[in-house]
Amino acid sequence: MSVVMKHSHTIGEAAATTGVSAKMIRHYEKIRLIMPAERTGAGYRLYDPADIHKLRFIRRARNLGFSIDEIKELLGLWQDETRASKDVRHVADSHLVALRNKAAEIHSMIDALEHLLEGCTNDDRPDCPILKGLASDTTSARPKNVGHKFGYERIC
Amino acid sequence: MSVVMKHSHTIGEAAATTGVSAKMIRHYEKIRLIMPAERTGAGYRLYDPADIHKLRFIRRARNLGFSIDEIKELLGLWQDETRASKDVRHVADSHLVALRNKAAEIHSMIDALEHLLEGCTNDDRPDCPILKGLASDTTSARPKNVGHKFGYERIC
DNA sequence: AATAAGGCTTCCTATGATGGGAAGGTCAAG
DNA sequence: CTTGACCTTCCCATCATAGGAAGCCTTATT
Repeated sequence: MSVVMKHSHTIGEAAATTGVSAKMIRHYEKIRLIMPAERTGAGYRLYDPADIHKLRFIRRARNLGFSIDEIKELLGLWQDETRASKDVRHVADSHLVALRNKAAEIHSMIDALEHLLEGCTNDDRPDCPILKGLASDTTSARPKNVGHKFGYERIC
Repeated sequence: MSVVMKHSHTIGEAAATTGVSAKMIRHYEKIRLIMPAERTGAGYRLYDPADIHKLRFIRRARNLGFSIDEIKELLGLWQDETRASKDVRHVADSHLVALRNKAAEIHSMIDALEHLLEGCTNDDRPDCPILKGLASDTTSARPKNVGHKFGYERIC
C-alpha cells in the first residue's frame, strides 16, 4: 500500500480514505449514484481525487441520514453540466433549508442531553425538565409506575 | 407530584403529533425500543406525554441517521431508573461527542453548498471551476482547516 | 340502531442500504 | 512459481420502513 500512484486509487484505498466500504462503492456505481469508475487493463476500478471527494461527500451525507436520492440531487448540483444556474440555486436552496432543519434538530438533541446532564443526574430527581421543555403538551402528569417490568414509565 | 394521567392519546393521535407512523410505533414496541403501551380495557394503546416526547425524540434521531441501537442507548439515559450517575454521564458524553460531530458535518455541508452558490452560479456557464481545482487533494496540503476539522471538505 | 372511522392482530410482500461470503482473476514480492 | 493481498462478479442475509388484506372490535356521529 502506501503511496498512491500519481492520481488514482484502487477501490480499497478509496474505501480506506473515504470511509465508504469497497462494497458500497461498487454498489453506488451499480445504482448509478456515481459514474462507473475507470478501469485498469485488468478491470480494477480506479478513483481519482475528484472521485474521492465525492465519496467523502456521500459518506457525510449518508451519515446525516440523507437518502440516496437526496444525495443524488446534491451531487447533481456539481455534476450536472446542463443545469442552469437558476436551477442550481433553487435546488441548493431547498437543500440548505433541509440542512438547517437537521442542524436545528441536532442542536435540539444536544440541548436535551446537556440538560439531562445538568439537571437530571443527581439521583433523587424524579422529575425531568426535558419533558417539559421539549414536549409541547399541556400536562406534566405522569403515569403510574406500578406494574410493568422495568419502570420504563419514567423518562427521567 | 401531580399524578393521574388522562392526557393520553390513541396511537393515531400519537402518530399525528410525533411524525412516527402508527405502524412504526407498533414496530418499535415489538422490537422493544419502547416498552409496551398502556391499554384501554378494549386493548387500545394509550400514549401519555412522556411517550409522545420519546417518540419525537426517536423520530428526530432516526431522521439524523442514528441506528435503533443508538437510540435505544440514548433513550436509556432517561429510562434507566438505576442510573448510576457516572455511567449516565459517560454514555451521555460519548453521545454528545457523536452529536457534535454530526453538527460539524452538517455545517460543513452547509458551507459547501453556500460556497457553491457563491462561486459557481452567476451565469449559465455549465462547468464548475472548483471541481477542477480539486485535482489535487488527499495527500497534498489543503488550505489550512480554517475553522475546524471539516472545513476543507468541499467538492466544488 | 346503524354507520363510518379507526384501532386491534397477524401475515405477506417489497424496497433500500448495507454487509457477508463464495469462486475465481491479478499483481508484486520472495 | 508460489503466496498473499487485493481485485472481480454474483448470490444471499439483515434491518428499517412501508404497504396491504383479512377479520374483528370500539368509539363517535348521525
